Amino acid sequence: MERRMEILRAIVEDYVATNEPVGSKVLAARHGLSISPATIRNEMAALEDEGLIIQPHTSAGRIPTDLGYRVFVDRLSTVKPLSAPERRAIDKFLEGAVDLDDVVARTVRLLSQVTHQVAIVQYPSLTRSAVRHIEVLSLAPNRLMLVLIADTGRVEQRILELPRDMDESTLTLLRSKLNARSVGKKLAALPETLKGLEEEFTENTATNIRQVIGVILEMAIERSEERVVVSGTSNLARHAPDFNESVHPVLEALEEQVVLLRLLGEAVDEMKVKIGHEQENKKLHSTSVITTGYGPTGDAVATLGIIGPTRMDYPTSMGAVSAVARYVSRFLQEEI
Amino acid sequence: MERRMEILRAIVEDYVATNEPVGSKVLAARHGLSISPATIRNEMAALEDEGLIIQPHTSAGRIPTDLGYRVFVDRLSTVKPLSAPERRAIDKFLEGAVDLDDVVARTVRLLSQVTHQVAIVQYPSLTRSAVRHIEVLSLAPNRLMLVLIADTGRVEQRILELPRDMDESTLTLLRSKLNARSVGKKLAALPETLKGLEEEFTENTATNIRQVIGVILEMAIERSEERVVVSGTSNLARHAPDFNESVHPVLEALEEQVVLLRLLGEAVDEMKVKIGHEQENKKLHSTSVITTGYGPTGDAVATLGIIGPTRMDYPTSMGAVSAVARYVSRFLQEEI
DNA sequence: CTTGGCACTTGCGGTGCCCGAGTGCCAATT
DNA sequence: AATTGGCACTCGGGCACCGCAAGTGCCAAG
Repeated sequence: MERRMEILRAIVEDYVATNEPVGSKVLAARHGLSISPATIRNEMAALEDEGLIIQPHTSAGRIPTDLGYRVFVDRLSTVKPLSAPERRAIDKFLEGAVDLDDVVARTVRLLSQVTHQVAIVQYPSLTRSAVRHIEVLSLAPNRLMLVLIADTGRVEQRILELPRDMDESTLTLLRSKLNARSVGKKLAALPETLKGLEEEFTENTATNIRQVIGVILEMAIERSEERVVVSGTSNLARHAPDFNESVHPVLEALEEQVVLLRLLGEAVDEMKVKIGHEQENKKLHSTSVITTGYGPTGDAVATLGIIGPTRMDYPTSMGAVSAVARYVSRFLQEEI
Repeated sequence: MERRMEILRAIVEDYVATNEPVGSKVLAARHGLSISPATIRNEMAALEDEGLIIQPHTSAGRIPTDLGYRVFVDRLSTVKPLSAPERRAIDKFLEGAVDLDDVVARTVRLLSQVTHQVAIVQYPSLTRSAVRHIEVLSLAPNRLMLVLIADTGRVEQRILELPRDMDESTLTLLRSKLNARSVGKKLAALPETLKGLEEEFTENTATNIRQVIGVILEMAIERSEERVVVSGTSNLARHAPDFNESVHPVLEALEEQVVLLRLLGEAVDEMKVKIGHEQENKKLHSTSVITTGYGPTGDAVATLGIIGPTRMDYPTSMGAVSAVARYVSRFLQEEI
């Protein structure tokens, strides 16, 4: 049994490296298994019965199935740490980032370059952030600009028309009351936090205030999770032969925010790997996804990861994803 | 001569529609030219001498060269207006946009869907915008957040560490002085506008103020042009056979901000078309680019456009690009 | 100048063939 | 009982060949 798994590992590693179905002979030669091809053939037949490998056609070698990769990832491999120069490169790459947009943009680029795969990075979730400040600017007597700044560095702004004009003093009052109530509170709690605020104003202005509250809640809740950035799609083309048909469906899937968000899933700390058919989305059946959460505070407020062909170097890729997540988390903590 | 051009137009239109080299016979049949195949052959030979068409191989029909497309675009075609339902779709698509990010995101998506090509949209240039408001928030005694809001809707923010603590009253003063000086002024003029501002403060705070000014200028000038959004890359794969080799180099080029910015070029009002080898970038020699400026005020503050295979439907694509630019300009004017 | 006719070129799809890689099974060996 | 060498078998890929169809250029006649 032990030996059989050793053979599976050899098959996966060889196939990932060469992109050719691996036969019993090369397996015996290339890996230091002191065992004859015939024996390997027997074991391979068993592995095929277990559904871990298949032959694409009779006269070819074996390649791992999705299930084979699964076993490999779960039991046969260890996450490979990055090399020292790679780690230094990451540090340097993030170094000059000036704001959250910049951090996210650099991170996604970095991740795709390190892994040579398509990288996906989600902006820190708004609902998991807390309010750092709410600013209210008057553009015209009946036109306000609201700026919501979260402690994760995210900034959302919105313009709204007021039903009635608002004078400067009301504005000042509104601003201070808004901040007094909400700063430091979770955005998810804002509906609760701001409830009844309009009652602290005169009857006349209450409609205006309700309007303002409405827009703030919109900013905080409705659009909150939806920002995702992708980079390195050209890597898809480089691995093109790996995808059953063409890269088209994959590219298509990557353009839908909804798909991406589902792909990243809930932000959790530990690393997750989804292999081929384990994915719900049919367009992605020939791809694998590696994701992990990240966030400045230690617990995950967003997810990042990569997507590539199922035939990928899992140990290295997993190492890269986890390292980048760690670095960007630390960077967010220190800088933004 | 007139007739020869008519034949070129027929070749382009036919080839764009069918993606097959077009021969003299189908040309005589499909288009209402009351002229025999033999005559057409003579004219085609002439067109080939002029470098407007070529035969991929001896026993095949002719296809247009880059130069052929050029002549077609410049002299033989008229921009095709969108259909009424398409126009309505555009309106609807932009309808619910809540802020500039949203407008840009919707626009790029829209453009790629309408044209079935890769769409590229540049954010309104900061240096061509004017200041709407500068906000200064205190996060800690020695930590400020600066928010710069432009009249084109763009919002940039930056956090900075101060060399010394800054008290609340200085902050208020700074805020009002900053806005008094700069609101309504062009961002490009900010270095001039803010010059000597620090002298209006006590010696002690002058270093702080200088720091703040420095960061504002950074926001306004240094990173100012660089935001570009791309959508619809999956359309590349759909047209894959059109690209000489693979889509890889094109995808690669589309990932470099610098390349994209050069592609879009200076924001100018009229529409520009670059065909195949007219492009400097070698990776894009099998593509054509259609761009035009847009902006809320009537004159262009940014550029948008599409990129696709040289074998594209120029009249329709040009119509779509120009229409979308018009619509988004109007939308920006009204809403943001 | 236009047109029909005709000989010529050439890529493409289909066919048949061989070769090599790899297998499964069996009998012999340890 | 597990391992191994041997052997017959399968099958896909590459290659050469062939005929076809499309399309051309040129020429001579209208």
